[in-house]
Amino acid sequence: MLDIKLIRTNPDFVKKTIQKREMNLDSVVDEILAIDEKRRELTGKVEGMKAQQNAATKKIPAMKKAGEDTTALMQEMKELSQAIAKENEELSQLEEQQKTLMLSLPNLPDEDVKAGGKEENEPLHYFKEKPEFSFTPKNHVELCESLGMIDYPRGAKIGGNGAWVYRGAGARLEWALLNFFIEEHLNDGYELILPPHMLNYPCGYVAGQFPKFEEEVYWIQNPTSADKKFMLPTAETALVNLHRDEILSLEELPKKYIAYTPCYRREAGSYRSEERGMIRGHQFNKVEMVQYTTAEGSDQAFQELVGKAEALVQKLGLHYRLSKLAAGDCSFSMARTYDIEVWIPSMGIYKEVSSASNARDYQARRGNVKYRGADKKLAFAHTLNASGLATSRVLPAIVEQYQNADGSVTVPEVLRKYMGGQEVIR
RNA sequence: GGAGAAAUACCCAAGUGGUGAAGGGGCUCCCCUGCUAAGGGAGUAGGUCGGGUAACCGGCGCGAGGGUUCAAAUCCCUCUUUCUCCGCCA
Repeated sequence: MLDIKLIRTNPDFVKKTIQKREMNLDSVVDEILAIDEKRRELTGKVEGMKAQQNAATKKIPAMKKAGEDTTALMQEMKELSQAIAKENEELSQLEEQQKTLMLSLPNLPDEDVKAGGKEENEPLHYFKEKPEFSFTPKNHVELCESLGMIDYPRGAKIGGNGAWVYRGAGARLEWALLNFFIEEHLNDGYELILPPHMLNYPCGYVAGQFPKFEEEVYWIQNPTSADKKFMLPTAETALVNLHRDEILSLEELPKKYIAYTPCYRREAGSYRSEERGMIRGHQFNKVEMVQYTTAEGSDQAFQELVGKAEALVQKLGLHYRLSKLAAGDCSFSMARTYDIEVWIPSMGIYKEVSSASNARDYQARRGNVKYRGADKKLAFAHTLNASGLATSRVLPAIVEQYQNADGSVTVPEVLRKYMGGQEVIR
């Protein structure tokens, strides 16, 4: 959610900044301003009537005590009460309209974030070189099947399209990755959170996924109950709601959390044939990092998160690139996003394994997360998140980049201690 | 799943329709005393929205949302959460 005061005082800035996302929401901004003006005018009117009502409410008992007749005043107040109810209805309609429109505005990209879509994404640097093979390399689907690491047919049988089964060395490698990530984060002083996977509606609302992307998550509802939950599409959704409606003290910031959860996504209509295997599925494992910071602290926190995600890929020895996303490719709630994209040899492209973003106060406004600053004034916290990491693309990258001529796969050294010392999967 | 109870401030807690939501603890400040203490006094309902350059004025606020009423913490309805008992259960 954006600050209505910013929209009021500088609507052109808001319009122009949103245009960097290749969206034109000028008419929405104008509509918000028009409604806001009407809303404020009506608010003044209604509050004046209520003040009058409150005065009479104090007067009536005093009059009764003095034995005076209150019939006329009560009649007058009845009419006032009805008038208030009428105006109030219009007022709440205006408020509702304004809120809906406000929610449809995405976060404002930072000043240094380039305008435009995906094609304007800018690689900042690369780590290592593309691996060269003296033999014809296999793709990760072939390798995972021949090494008994992933069972695709049985995954589809029991879980449907977009599901797979990790088994044997594949399951161990997956688990080793998650353990490696968690241990690295714990060493950096992050607190491990294991959140519920089924969340209530406000979580999606605060994270910025709802109302716009309600179709992209899985909803859970029992036939006998009105209670409705959704499966979290990322642990970020849980973590940025942890402190919803709270006032944090300055001393406890920054708060640094990690969470391991599977991520459940419908990914409706976005399936492409080249994305078979584990590149895009309905469920994948991820360790997520989230920080709550002060307004002044969020840039530094962002650098820290990017650095931490990069360090993981580096320790795994994978060739990757770091890209700064253009405004149009940043998610709805985010002011800036850097992606770590790992090289998948068989696809000949880089695939995202981590997305590090700074939401600034956009999510905190939605979730009402504040802190008391050094000046004793309340301010909205900043929230940041970064994957650290999503395994579903790391594992294919490892399998492909570490494959040997005989069809075996070397286990990256940092993972061996989580796999009973195993060096090669064959 | 069934039955019952509860939700008021940082904490405990009173308040069953009427003018400023008691009281205590804690915290902040002051006085007295004079040193691990004790006593006295004052302050302490957060926050948000609207108006105003500001001091300030006003609206909302007793878990959330509706309703009844001139007037709701208080009465009614729905929901959420917590607790107790019963049932089921990895």
